[in-house]
Amino acid sequence: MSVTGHTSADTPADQAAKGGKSVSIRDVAAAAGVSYQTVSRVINGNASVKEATRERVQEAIRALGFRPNAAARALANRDTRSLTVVTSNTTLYGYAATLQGVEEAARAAGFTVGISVLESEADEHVRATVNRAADSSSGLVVIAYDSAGVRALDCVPDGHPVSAAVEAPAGPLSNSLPRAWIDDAEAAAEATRYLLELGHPTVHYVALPSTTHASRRTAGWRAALEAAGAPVPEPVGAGWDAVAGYDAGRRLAQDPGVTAVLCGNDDLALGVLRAMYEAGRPVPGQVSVVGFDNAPQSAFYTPALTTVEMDFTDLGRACFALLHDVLAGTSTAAALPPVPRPRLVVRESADVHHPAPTP
Amino acid sequence: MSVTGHTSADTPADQAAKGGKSVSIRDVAAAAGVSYQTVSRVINGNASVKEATRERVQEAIRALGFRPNAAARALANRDTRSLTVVTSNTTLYGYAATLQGVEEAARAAGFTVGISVLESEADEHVRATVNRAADSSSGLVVIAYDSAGVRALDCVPDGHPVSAAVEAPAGPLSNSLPRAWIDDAEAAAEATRYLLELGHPTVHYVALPSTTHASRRTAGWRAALEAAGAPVPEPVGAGWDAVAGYDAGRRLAQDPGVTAVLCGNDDLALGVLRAMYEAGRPVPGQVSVVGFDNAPQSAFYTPALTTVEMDFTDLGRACFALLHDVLAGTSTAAALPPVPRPRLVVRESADVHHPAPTP
DNA sequence: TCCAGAAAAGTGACCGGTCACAATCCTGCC
DNA sequence: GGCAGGATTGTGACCGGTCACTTTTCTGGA
Repeated sequence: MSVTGHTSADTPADQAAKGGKSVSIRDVAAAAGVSYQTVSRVINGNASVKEATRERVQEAIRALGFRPNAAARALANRDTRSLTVVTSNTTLYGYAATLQGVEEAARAAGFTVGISVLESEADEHVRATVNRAADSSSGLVVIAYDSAGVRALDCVPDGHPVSAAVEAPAGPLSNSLPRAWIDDAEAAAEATRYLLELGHPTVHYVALPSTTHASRRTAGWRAALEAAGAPVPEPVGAGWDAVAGYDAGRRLAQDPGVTAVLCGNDDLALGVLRAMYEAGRPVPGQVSVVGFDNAPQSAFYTPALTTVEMDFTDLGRACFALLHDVLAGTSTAAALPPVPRPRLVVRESADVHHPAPTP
Repeated sequence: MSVTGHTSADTPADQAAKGGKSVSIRDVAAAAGVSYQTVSRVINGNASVKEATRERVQEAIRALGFRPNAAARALANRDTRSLTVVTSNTTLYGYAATLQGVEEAARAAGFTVGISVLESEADEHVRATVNRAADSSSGLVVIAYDSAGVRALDCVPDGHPVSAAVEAPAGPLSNSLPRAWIDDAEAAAEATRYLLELGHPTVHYVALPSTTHASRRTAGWRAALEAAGAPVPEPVGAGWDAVAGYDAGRRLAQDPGVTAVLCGNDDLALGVLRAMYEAGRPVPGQVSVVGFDNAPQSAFYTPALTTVEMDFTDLGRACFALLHDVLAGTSTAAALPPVPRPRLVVRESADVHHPAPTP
């Protein structure tokens, strides 16, 4: 890794640019021969200003390189038009996509977006992070797919504007903050039924660390199994990434009764795929695997992953809309945005059940 | 996707919390029976305040639930202690990891970090995005791996504090802004030599859309080939994701002379892997593939991907350090941070060359 | 030509902190 | 007891915008 910096020759210029007094509306006003209030009117484009005056002011603005000071504006307005997203690991697909959605919607609405990542779920750390985030923006969007996020939600100062992306509607949330989630129970059930219809006696589940003990996904899987009268195996607890999936997969691979596996996300599924491969249990020949999320890579795995498509980006947009409502004071439970249901996308990793060869 | 909001019963409380005047240091001062300046001293912990007084003030702060107003502070200080990261698609591993690094370092230094994503490289859009980012924070970190980013770098208002993560030191950057990059030329060369030593007559290259026409990666690959006296095939232009890799891979698969492929990143490599698989050209049996970046998933592909490990997080940290120096006015080219060189991690996707069976 | 009323432009105060400097309170020592 | 000098604390102005309200300038109709 390499680095270049300014040459020392640049420094004076920098100093000038930094230390040199920045131009304010008063400076512009003087240059244009009007009052500062008129300049304010021009840059906000709202009040009535004579065309000739407006042009004169705009000319001055251009000449002086004036840029309105956001802090001053925020102070006077008592509003920053900014939000910060509180999240853990943005390197995971679901998180990154949600963030992307929030950012997109926020930017469109003229909001500035900050990001604040939770590095652990240690109480003090979470509290400090949330407090700083709350102070530096007018609203919070918490991505609470994991327990660090849920804890963060609990730390939000009372009454502070916030919305959250959560795993499931019911949960350990002490308060009834506005929140959005993707109802994937039905999709999980659909995936499970799909596997069952392929002839598998039952479907094993590699679960994400749940924040709720009542994950919609898990519930859908269980319900489908029960409805079909199939045995309900204990879900295999795992983490978030391929490493965790691999570990779970190795355990599952040892049980010859395992022929179908539903995974909490695509990374987990990738790990399972690999573990099965190493254990000499071909997918989908001997074991079928279905993922969750439809990450961009999963169509290219070998076998291509059958998975459930989730629109995290849209979820992010919804979270912004929710926060925006709170900020505007128009927050109501009544206004439900469109509900894009997740759907199963069938590829190669799941196939009809082939009874294990009896040796 | 589902959404809940506040019940209407909550609304009054909200209004109160929002409309109700927020407590200022003057309020705290009155409650504690001291002057506002003393309160300021207490919350900044710097000046000399008698212990008894400090406690009285802190008690008042707690009682009133005082939280310092960031905007006011920024206005008075002429400094926000905030930066915003300008980047495109944060869903890609390299970008997300870099962002994570910047955020981590920034948070540690008490900086607030914003994010602003470039949705296209349309000039007007880029300019608007950069300007807004520049106005809302005291410094910019531009991730300029792609042309949208490079363009953004060119739009940064003159003299505005900025640092950048770039693809290569030399480039179309018109100005000499402080920037950091991972010197992967040697790593690319190492990977190429590795493939050559495996007996492959040459190594094909699936390139990232380069911002510079002089990507270090490409240069390293070419140099290694030339040094070995191997033919230098035309790099296959591609995009950033697995889809692009897949397209490139299909073209490559048709040429029986292709036995070794180096890819600009792991997603590209995944696409190539898949294309080769579909074309009936087993990897690594018939074709060897090496990726770049060592994304967390690549160890779990089948075959596990041999790739070059890049420490993007550290690069992000370096970018922050650079910006921090600029902000502090201590920016010099002299201060080079430690240089963690990328290294080749050998897994399964590359193997000794097996001459094509002569049919 | 004059005046009402709308349009345009200006004034003062304030948002919630910080700085520079002044004022007051101690303490030890002559 | 009085005083120098450091430790504490208070005062006024200001950062760069915005709001509410006042003043000045236009406009058209009587």
